[in-house]
Amino acid sequence: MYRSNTCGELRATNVGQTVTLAGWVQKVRNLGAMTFIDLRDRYGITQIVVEEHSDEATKEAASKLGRECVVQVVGRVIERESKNAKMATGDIEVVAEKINILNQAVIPPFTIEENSDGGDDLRMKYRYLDLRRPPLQRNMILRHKMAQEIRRFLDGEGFLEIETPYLIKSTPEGARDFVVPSRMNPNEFYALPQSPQTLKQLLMVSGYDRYFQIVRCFRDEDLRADRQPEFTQIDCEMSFVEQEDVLEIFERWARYMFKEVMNIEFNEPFKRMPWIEAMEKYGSDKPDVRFGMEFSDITDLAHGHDFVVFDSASYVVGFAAEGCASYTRKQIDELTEFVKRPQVGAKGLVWIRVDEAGAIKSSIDKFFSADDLKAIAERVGAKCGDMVFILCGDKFKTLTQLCTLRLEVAERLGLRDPKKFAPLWVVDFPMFEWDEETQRFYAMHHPFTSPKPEDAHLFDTGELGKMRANAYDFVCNGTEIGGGSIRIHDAELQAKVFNALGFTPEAAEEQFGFLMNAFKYGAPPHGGLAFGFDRLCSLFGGSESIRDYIAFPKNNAGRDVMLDGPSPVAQAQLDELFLSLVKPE
RNA sequence: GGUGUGGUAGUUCAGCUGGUUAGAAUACGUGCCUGUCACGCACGGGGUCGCGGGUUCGAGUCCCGUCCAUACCGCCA
Repeated sequence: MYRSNTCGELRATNVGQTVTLAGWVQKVRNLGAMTFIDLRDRYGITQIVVEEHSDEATKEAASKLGRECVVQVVGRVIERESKNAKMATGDIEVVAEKINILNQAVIPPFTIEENSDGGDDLRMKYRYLDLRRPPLQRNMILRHKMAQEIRRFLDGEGFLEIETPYLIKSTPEGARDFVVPSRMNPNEFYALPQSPQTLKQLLMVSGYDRYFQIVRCFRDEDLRADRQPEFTQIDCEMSFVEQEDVLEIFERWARYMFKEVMNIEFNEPFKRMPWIEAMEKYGSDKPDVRFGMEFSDITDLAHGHDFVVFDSASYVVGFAAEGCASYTRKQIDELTEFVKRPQVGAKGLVWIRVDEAGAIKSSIDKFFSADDLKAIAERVGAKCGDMVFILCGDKFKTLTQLCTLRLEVAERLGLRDPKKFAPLWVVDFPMFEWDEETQRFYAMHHPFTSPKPEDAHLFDTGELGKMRANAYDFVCNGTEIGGGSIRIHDAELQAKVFNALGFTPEAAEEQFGFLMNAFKYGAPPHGGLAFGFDRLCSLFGGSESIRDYIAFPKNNAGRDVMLDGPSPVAQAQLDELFLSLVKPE
């Protein structure tokens, strides 16, 4: 038996017991005649004490201990002379009677403590050491608990967890696929799934009317703090449902998760917001509604004042930054520079200050009378003490730019509180999105998404840009956590969508024939959604980066710096796969 | 593919307008210390200043290139 107890569980009630502990040496404090050892495992830290009258073998062993060596300690639990209220085990310590060094350790490259002194790169390279640290362990535990609760809830609702394959077929729509060469089928490739979308729809055809899977998905695109090339989805699909059924059950699920994991309850139903409203009020399809500062269209008030910047813009929009009237010239200049950065792309920033007394001052005083400015301030809902910020230009570009500014202002005002949660359903997404570069429509969600029946006539008029879909996103605190749609189960409608997307019937058959064919054998009406599990973890855990919730994540360049992958393979492996390499440019 | 930021001791960082032998903290090593828990005290070892080139009497510092990391834009049906 290596241990009788963990390093986190001994309390005053255990005083007098002889115990065996095993763990890693976090720190040794040698005071001369006596030595204190902090022994750590994933349950906590227990202080071991070696006293002057301890036997020589024990003292000898204690003198050899370095950080992170693995030891087993036999000893008696005693009450501490000086207690440590900061430690869970701070009332007791273990007087060592025997110290057995199970494994020595070289000096770690960074300290394995609550707050490490190591940088990101180094901690990634030694991820197995970083994972010893309590913050990472808490994250892994949170992820585990969430996975258990997801299964508990969905199981309770009659969902079946069914695994789908990882080696599937590549489809060019959407994100880039990771491809895997097939040895037994020379010159052919599997693709790793970007999501099990088509497979779960086939399961609906098979009659498994409530399916879910906590499943790894793969996309060969550039990374971000909240994007990894492999990531985990909570993938769900249901048959004989309408949008309302899906939203109802998964709103209940979300409430369950918030309650069980975070002990947070929401009294009101989650807000529902049509996509166009989200865009016009917040400039984003994933608005952060923890705070207000909603946008107002002031195009009509802005035009006709000989201010050429406004007059030449098709859209003028602003919002009232709460309590920002006291902003100095310097602060305004900073925000102006902020929106002018290439990542944001605005040409400039117009402001109207409404001071505490209600007096108005603006960067466009030359062109607008006090009454004109007051009308704008009123339109955007500015109160005394607020600052109105205005951008103009192409409608959706400008809204997106103003969204970035709104979030920046909120950040500065401390309104993006990670302890506060504002869940939201964004509904009525557009069906299609026009792409200037390729001069064609793309499916905003995916090509199996059904249009709203009342918009279906737009296929005939050709106004595809106006068509809305039975698609919905679950958004919380400005992050898209999940999304889904009611799918098409009718071959004729599906053909219309493929046609709208520029697929010839032959191309549609080639890529999605297996699905279309299956649908001929009795496809039930169905729909579903998928949540980003990593993002949900980081939302609950209060971190910006999903990497903190993935045991072995990839770095910014998609590399595993711990394993040093990807890497070249042996010529023999290439030969077996009938592959030859060309030098990259 | 693009923009910003960063790269100096094992680690986290400082190093000004270019100017002696490149510093601090921490970690590490040795010694002392009976109540520490960020233990303390003393001493010590530790550097290809990412890499390559240039300007200069002289470069950690300025310039060019490059590599790496990171945040974002493009991209992510």
